[in-house]
Amino acid sequence: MTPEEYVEAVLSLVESIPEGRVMSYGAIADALAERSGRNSPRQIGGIMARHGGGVPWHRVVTSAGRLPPGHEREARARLLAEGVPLRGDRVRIDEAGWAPDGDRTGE
DNA sequence: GTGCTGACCGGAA
DNA sequence: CTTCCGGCCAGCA
Repeated sequence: MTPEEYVEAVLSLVESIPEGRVMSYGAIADALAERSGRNSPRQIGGIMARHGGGVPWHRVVTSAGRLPPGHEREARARLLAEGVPLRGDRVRIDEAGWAPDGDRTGE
């Protein structure tokens, strides 16, 4: 799988995230790990930082529900508008967590 | 080749 | 709740 295809796969998956739900960088990396052959949460962050424009990047947060550094204000506003359960500046990923296969991740 | 850094993760203190 | 540490993969000096 070429880097471009990997980027496309990541963006595609991010676009497939339903409104009001969120996915962690690690979850995305893990979901594409089998298809891409590699697995690195850091790489997802790098891709989002470069090609994050054009996709609902605000639905992508850290596994702790933390918003992407430098974009916390943007993300928080958008998530709030979509009805994502927030606890302070953190997303209740246990409630809004989403996966391409099973709806709830922790189940 | 080596070494540092990064929109990360999980565990320990 | 916070901070530190080791591991992870890829890009760049």
